[in-house]
Amino acid sequence: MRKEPRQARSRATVETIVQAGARILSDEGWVGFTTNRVAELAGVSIGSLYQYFPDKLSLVDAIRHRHLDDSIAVMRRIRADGVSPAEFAAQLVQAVVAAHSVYPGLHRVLLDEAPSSEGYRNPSSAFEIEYLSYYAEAVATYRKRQPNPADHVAARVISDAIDGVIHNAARRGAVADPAMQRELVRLITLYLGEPGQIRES
Amino acid sequence: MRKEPRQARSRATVETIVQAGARILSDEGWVGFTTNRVAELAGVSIGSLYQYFPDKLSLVDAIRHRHLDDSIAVMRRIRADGVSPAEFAAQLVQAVVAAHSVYPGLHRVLLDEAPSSEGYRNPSSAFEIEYLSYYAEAVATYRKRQPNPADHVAARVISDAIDGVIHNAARRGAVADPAMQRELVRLITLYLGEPGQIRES
Amino acid sequence: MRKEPRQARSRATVETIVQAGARILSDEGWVGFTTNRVAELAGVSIGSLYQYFPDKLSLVDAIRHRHLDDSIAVMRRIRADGVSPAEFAAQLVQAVVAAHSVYPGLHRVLLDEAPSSEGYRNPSSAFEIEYLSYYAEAVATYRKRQPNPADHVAARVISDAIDGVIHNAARRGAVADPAMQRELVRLITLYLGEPGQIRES
Amino acid sequence: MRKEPRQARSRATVETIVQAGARILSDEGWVGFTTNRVAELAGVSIGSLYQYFPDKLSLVDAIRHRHLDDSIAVMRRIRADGVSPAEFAAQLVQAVVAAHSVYPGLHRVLLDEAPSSEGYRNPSSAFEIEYLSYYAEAVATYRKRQPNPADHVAARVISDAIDGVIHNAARRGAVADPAMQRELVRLITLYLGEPGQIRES
DNA sequence: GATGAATGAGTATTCATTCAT
DNA sequence: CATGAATGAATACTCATTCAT
Repeated sequence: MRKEPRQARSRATVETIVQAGARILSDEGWVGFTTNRVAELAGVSIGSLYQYFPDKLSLVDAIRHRHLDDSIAVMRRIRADGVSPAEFAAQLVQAVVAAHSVYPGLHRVLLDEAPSSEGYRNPSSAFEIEYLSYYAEAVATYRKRQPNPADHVAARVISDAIDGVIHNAARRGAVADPAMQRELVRLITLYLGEPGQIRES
Repeated sequence: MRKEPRQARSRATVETIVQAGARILSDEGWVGFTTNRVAELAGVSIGSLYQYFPDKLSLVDAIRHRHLDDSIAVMRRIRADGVSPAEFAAQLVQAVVAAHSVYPGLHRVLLDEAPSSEGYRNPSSAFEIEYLSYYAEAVATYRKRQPNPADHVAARVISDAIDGVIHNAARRGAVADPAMQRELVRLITLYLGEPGQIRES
Repeated sequence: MRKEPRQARSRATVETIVQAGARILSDEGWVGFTTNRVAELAGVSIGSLYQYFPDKLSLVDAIRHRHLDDSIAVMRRIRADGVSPAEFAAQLVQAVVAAHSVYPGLHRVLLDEAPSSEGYRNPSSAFEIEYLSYYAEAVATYRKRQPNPADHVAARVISDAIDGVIHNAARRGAVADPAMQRELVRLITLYLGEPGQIRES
Repeated sequence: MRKEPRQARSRATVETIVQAGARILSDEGWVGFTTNRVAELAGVSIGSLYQYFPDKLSLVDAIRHRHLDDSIAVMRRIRADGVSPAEFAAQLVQAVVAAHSVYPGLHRVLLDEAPSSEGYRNPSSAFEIEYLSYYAEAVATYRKRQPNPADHVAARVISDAIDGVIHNAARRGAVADPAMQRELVRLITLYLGEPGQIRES
C-alpha cells in the first residue's frame, strides 16, 4: 500500500475499496475488474483509490492476501486428529463452503485469472506451502504415520479436486447445494479413509 | 461464422486461425488473446480474420467448439462397461491427460476465463449435457443399475474433481507427472467403485 | 501570494516551502515539480502550502522572484569601471558560477521550462530591463562612451552567450570546471575589450 | 518505430505526425506535447500515432533524430579551411539561423526539456561527439595546428555560447534579427580569430 | 491555522473493428 | 478476396486543488 491510513475515515475508505474489489472480482472476473469500476462501486473517486494502492496489482494483492488469510484461518480450525475421515470431511466441506459464500467466484478468480506481483501460486509461496501442508497432515493422520513427502502428491490431488468441485459449483451459483456437498464429502472420505491398497496395475 | 468456407484455401485459412487462437489462449490466457495477435501468429491479415469470424466472440466460440468436440470424442472411446473401476479410471485419466497435452492451458481458459455468446456452461448446453451424461453413465454402470437423475450429482462432482486436478497440474506444467496421475486414478477408482454405503449422518 | 505572513512562524513556513521548491526545480526540472512533492520535502501539509500560495504558478513566481533578485544582487557587486575587461570578465564569471552553485539547474529551469504568470521574460519585464542595463553599461564602459540603445544588442548577445555556456555546464554538472571558466572569461574579455572594428562585409 | 510503413499512405501519415510533433514541441514546449494533441494537429487518430510509435518517447526520439541530423548536415556544409574567421562565422551564423527558422523553439526544447531514451546529450552520444568535433576542428584550424583534446573545451564554450544566443532569440521570436546576427558573428570571429594570447592572470 | 483525505479532469496507451486500396 | 492503415472508446494512472475535521 502506498500510504498507511491514519484517520478513521481513510481506514474506512480502504476497507470499502477492498470490499468493492472483491465483489467485482467475484461477480465479473478479472476482465470486469477495472480500477474505475472498483472506485465507482466503492463510491469513492479514482484518485482516492490510487492514494492507497499504487497500482491495480497492489489492490488485487491486497484482496488476495485478505481472502487467503481468511481461508487458511477457517480451515485451520478443522483438525483431522481424533475424528473419523467422514467427520473431518463433513466439517471441512462445511468450512470451505462457508469461505465461498460471501464472494463465490472470488477464490477461483484470484487463483486462476488475476495476475500477482508475488508469485503466490508458485509451489514455494507461503500460502501454497501452508495450504498443502494442511492437507498433507490430514493425509498422514489417516495413514497413521508421520507426514511424508509423498503425501504431498495426495494432498495436492485432494485439494485440487475439492477446489474444482467448489469452483464449478460457485460458477453455477450452487455452493449451497446439499446434494453436491454430500457427494463431495463422500469423495473426500473415501480418498482419505482408504489407506491406499488400491493401485492401478 | 460469417461465411461458410467453400474452397479448400478458405478452409485452410480458417484452420490456421483456429490453431493460432488455441495456441495463444493456451499460452497466454484470455488477456493475451487479441485478434491482431491471432492474425499475426496465423500469418494472415487482420482483415482476413474478420472475413471468417464476425467478431472476437465467434472466434473463441469456434475454438471452444472444436476443442470440446475433440475432448468428448476422446472420452467416448473409453467405456465403463466390462472393465473394473480401476481400469476405467486409468484409461480415462490417460485420455484426459492426452487431451491436455497439445494445448495444456486451453481447457481451463476456455471454461474459466473466456466469455461465450452461447452460454456453453449453462447446465443445459449441449456440451454440458453430453459431458454429464457420460459420467452419469459410468456412475450408473458401477452402481449396477439404470442411469438415474441422482447420479448426475455424482457425475458432476467427479467430473469437476478431475477437472480441478488436471487444470491445476496444467498450470504448473505437470500434466504428465505420473505420481499425480496415479493418485487421480485412485481418487476416481474409490469414488466410482464404492457403491455408496458411506453416508454422512 | 494569498496572504502576507505576519508571524515569524508563518514567514519560516513560507521560506521552507520556497527552498524546497527551488531544490526540486533544480534537481528534477519542471516535470518533477509537483505541489505535493514540494510540500512533502518542505515538511508541511499540502493544505499549508495552499494557505500561502493560491496556486502552483504563484509558487514558482515566488521562487523565480527570489532567485532573480539574488542573481542581480550578486552581479551588481561586480562593476566594470576602473578594471580591465579581463579582470571584469573574471570577476563576473566567478559571480555567475557562484550564483549557480547552490541550485545548479534552477536558473535554466526557471528561464526555460517553468511557465510564468507575469511575462517575466518579456523584453519589458523589470528583471529583463535591469539585467540588460547591467550588461549594456559594461559594454558602454569599454566602448568609452555613454550607454546607447545599440549597446543593448551587444548586451543581450553577451548575456545570452554566458547563459548558454553556464546552463549547459550546469546540466553536465560542470559549472566548477576551471578550464570551462577560463575559456568563458576569454570569450567575454575578447568581446568586451574589442572596440568593435570587426565587421562582417 | 513500431512498424515500417509500407504503403505511400502510411509513409505520409508518419511524416505528418512527425511534423505536427515538431510544431507543438517548438510552440508549446515539452509540457504542451501530448500525444493526443499531436495526433489531433496531425489530423490522424491517436490509434494511428501508436501504430507507428510505440510510445511518446519514441516519437520525440524520431523528431530529435531528424532535427539533429538536419542540423549537422547544414553545419557540415560550412568549412573553416580557406576562409577567414569572419567569413566562417558569418556563414555559420547564417546556417544556424536557417536551421532554426522553421521550428524556432524546437532545438532548445529537444536539448533542454524533452527526455530521451538514448542519452543523446551524454558527452558520449554520437550527436554530441560529432557536434563538438566540428567546432574543435574549426578551433584547431584557426589556431593553425592539429585538433587537440584541449580544443574541445573551447569548442564546447563557443558552441554553447552560440546555442544560448540563438535559443534566447528564438524564444523572443527574433532569430531573424540582423543586429543580433551581426553581434553574434562578431563574438564568434573574435573568439576563433584570436589565437589565445589573452589569459586571465 | 494546520492537516491530509478526497476529488476529477487530463494523459498515455491498447485493441476490437472498419474500410479504402 | 486479401491487405493493413485508420479509428476511437476504454483503461490505468497523475496531480492541482478543495474542504471537512
